[in-house]
Amino acid sequence: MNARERLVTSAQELLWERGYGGTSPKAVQERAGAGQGSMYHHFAGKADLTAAALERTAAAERERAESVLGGDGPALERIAAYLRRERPALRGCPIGRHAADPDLVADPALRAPVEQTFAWLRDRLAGIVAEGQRDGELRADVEPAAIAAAVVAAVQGGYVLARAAGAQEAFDLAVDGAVLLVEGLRA
Amino acid sequence: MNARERLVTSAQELLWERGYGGTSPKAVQERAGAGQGSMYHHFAGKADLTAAALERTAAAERERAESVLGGDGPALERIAAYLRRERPALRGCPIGRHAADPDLVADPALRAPVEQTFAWLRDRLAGIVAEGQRDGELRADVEPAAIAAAVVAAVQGGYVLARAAGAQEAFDLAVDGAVLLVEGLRA
DNA sequence: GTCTATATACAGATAGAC
DNA sequence: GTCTATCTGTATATAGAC
Repeated sequence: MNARERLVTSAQELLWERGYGGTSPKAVQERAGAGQGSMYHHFAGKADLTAAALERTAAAERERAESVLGGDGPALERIAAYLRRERPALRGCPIGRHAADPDLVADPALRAPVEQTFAWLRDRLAGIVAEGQRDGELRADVEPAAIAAAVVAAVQGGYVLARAAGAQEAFDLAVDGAVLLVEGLRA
Repeated sequence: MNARERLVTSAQELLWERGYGGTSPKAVQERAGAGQGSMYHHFAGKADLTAAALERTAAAERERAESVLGGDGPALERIAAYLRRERPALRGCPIGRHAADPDLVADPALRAPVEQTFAWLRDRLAGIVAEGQRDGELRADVEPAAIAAAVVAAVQGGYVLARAAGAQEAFDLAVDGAVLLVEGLRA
């Protein structure tokens, strides 16, 4: 792997662990085994490198979600599978964690991958809910977009609860609750 | 208000806006109109001041939650009132936002107020669900602790979605979805 | 493409005068 | 209790040699 690739990969790891504000160019360089000059040759600066790393992480997350949402089973089963996907909650969400950083959120180029990931995910889930309604599997009197947002929020909030509690169990419990609630949508 | 109080208040504001890692002692001092010497006279350092500020914010948040949860109406109504309480979502949750900070979470004295706020909230909501089950208002076949965790998570995740989207509406939609889902618990 | 040297600013604190 | 001075380390670059 060349220096540029190693820099992006290292940035992805550090951004997940420490966030944007907590990740210094120097730390990225050290983990990548690249010098200052190398980094500033390949990227205009910290924000530019971060944008590249975030875009890659966002693409990977969409792919992981699609692998669980893309089946052809009943809607409820696919939504539950999304909720129950294994997640190391104490590490936080590699995308969602960045919503807390004011500098990242203030920079359109850095917020874009985060925004788009959730936009895609909410839309994807809303489509599955609507499908379940058309098939007569789910109650037709609820707004798919609202259910989708609540499901994604339950997962993101589960990360918050787990890190606050210092325990994976808090995440698992929130997901259990979300699954119970979503099952109440059965027609 | 004396210097000590002004320092705590300023720290509360900055911690909400910028988080722990993003808040410098100097910035707190400037907002408080206090000098370095004053701050280090009243507090051992940044972590100590932060602990005092977080405890005060946590107490205020519990009080705000209790004012909406403490009624004597039906369980569903109180839970919906908690979900629907007005929140400036783009500012983030003054307590929950700190779950994303690795340094804060790693320091037991700093994590404690965050952990305890959510522990209290989850317990309070679980009690309300259990009450609704005893009264025959809610389905008895769901675990109250799981429902409570999912409700709190929906709110915390709503903040994430709103900040990611740069729009309050994302929060409101997640809350709408959560209310719809919780209404499915009616016996 | 990568290296080393250099630069400005800020973080987070300590010391001692008043 | 508060002030000013001072200190060490880090963040985030730029400059120019190789």
